[in-house]
Amino acid sequence: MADVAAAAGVSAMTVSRALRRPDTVSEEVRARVEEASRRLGFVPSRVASALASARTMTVAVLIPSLTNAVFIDLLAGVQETLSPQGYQPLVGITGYGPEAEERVLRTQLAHDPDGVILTGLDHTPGTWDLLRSLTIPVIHTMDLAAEGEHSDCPVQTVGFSQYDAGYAVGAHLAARGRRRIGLIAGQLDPRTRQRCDGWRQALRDAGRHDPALELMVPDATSVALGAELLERTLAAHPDTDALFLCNDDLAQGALFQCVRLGIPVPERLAVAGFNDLAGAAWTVPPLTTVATPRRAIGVEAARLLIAGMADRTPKSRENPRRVDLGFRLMVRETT
Amino acid sequence: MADVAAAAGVSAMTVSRALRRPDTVSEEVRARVEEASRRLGFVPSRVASALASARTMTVAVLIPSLTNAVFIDLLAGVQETLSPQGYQPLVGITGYGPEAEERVLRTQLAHDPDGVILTGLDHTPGTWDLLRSLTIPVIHTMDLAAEGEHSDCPVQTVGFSQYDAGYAVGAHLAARGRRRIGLIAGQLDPRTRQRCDGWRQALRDAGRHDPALELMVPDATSVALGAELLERTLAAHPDTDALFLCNDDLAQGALFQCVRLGIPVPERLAVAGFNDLAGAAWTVPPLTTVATPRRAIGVEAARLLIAGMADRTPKSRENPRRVDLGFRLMVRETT
DNA sequence: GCCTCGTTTGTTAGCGGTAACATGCGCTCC
DNA sequence: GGAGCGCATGTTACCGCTAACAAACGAGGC
Repeated sequence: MADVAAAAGVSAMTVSRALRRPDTVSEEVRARVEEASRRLGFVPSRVASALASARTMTVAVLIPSLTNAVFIDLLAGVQETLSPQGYQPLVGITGYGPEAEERVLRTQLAHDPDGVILTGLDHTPGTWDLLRSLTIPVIHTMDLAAEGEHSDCPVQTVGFSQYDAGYAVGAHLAARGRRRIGLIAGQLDPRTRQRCDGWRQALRDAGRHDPALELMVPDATSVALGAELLERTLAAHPDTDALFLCNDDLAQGALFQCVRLGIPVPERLAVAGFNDLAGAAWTVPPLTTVATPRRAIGVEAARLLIAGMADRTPKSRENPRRVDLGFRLMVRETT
Repeated sequence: MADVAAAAGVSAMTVSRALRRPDTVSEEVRARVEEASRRLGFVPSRVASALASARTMTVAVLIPSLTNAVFIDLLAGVQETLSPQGYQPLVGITGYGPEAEERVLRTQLAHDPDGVILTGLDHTPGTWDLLRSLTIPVIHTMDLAAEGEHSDCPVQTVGFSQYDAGYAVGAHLAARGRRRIGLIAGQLDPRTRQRCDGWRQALRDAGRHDPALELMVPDATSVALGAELLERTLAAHPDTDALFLCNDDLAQGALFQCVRLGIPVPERLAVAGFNDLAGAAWTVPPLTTVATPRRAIGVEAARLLIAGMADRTPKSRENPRRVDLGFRLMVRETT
């Protein structure tokens, strides 16, 4: 920067100003500095800038996994919103564990991010303490804070009601006249559980809930697992005539397995998934599922964060927002 | 740090040493510093550390897209290898464009990463200039540098031969006795083109190449596109009896469409994909495809990078490595 | 003509660590 | 008994930039 300053015949401070806030210097100086800067190939060090200005222009983004398309879409929304504003996402992977999340968050915080985006609301007490002590904005995604919940620590959430979405699927299957409606769930994180809770309540409201038809396993979900659990369910309860699989991977696996076993879908068995992943509309038959606004959640979370990072007075803390982006039941041919 | 130093009765420098390289201080001092550090909740600022030591402990990772599972797997491999070593990946998205890549690389470099991982070898001259001027290690992935290529700028590559992989598919289809073998490709990045080149050569070697059966479109690939392009191909050339789709998304779409149209696979039409994505083994019938070591490439690239970042003498520059991790043709039932 | 004010540029003093060198101390060894 | 050495710790001077304040200058008001 000193070299550029000398070349442009100004002080280092003026170079800094000319490049960061061109409107604060005279047009002539700005031009000279830009020319010199370009000629010398000057790239200001963000590290030094961060140390001096206490703004790193980075944002910690914690997601459970890279192999689940849901969080990738979330990340993509965050990324595409932050990047144009000059913010660099710092991606951290928590592996669905609150303890790991706390560890990852701590290492991320050492990088002094200007904001934090988290997945879900299921944090350790240590994480809550940490968040409470932060002076930077924090957004929780993919879920909504219940009214009054976390009153000790105001939270901003951007997401949708997993419970309501699960309820919608249950109600839909019941409305289709199905009587033996089963559930298959894996990867039992809090959001999956809420979906199952919603589904269960819908069936209770319809007077058709049978706990025996619930198959919940802790394993990571996959197409293969969906195929396997379908077989287990049908072996144990051959009269099952509808199934909610808590995500599309499982649903696709189940669907493939139905084709293999010669089980007509939806005639003999209705199948519903969750998330509306890329291929869901193209399976044979096309899969009924719930479209979730994952990318939009990422975009909105990043927007709110940018707003919060812009004004240094953290008023957002007193005025926690709760942005419900909803969901859509995509009724296709499997039900 | 000054507070911790005072609390532990030592100098700031000793605190720094006690926390970063515990073996360089006495056992007793180390214990005192750790206790004080924990009690005060001290988290060393990586930003300040970076400025003083000229090591940011970050790595720029540039991939074309977040919505293609191939690069997510690559990223996952990189992430899981870098994280335990204390390195933080800085993810940049290039959107498959060399110009965008150069822009993204420039902004990433402002963060002073200690290393760079790039996708492919298709860079702008400006990017090559930039890379040549860097003193940090750089790894190119997903492709292999040809012998003698880029002799002006030694490159380290970790990947596999896209050409050979394409050749293997072509040879396989020919060996199955197919005579009218078509090609469907989208997202025409250099790696896709190489696969197509390999496939084409295989068919020429078998004496069965017909350029009319090649359908190459620039659009981003998707399941929907695969279905659409299958119809177009069959409409134009109803006698097609085998198809290579340049990735699994397209192949799955084509496969679904075959089921819909009542075209028996593989009896009437053989279908081969590329990448062996998660669901490929579970489609009906299971998809023949090429398993590519994407995650392993990420892991190996990160390993090489860590080695290069560890010794400050950039000897690796003189001794460029070319790590071929190969591929596997997964022959399943669609061929 | 002098004072005030706004605009542009410069000066100073850090931001929070760490590299490099200096110091002090206990030991071994001749 | 003193030179010489190795280890543990301290001191100094930055790393490259920017906040905050100071200064210089021209324009307008009375």
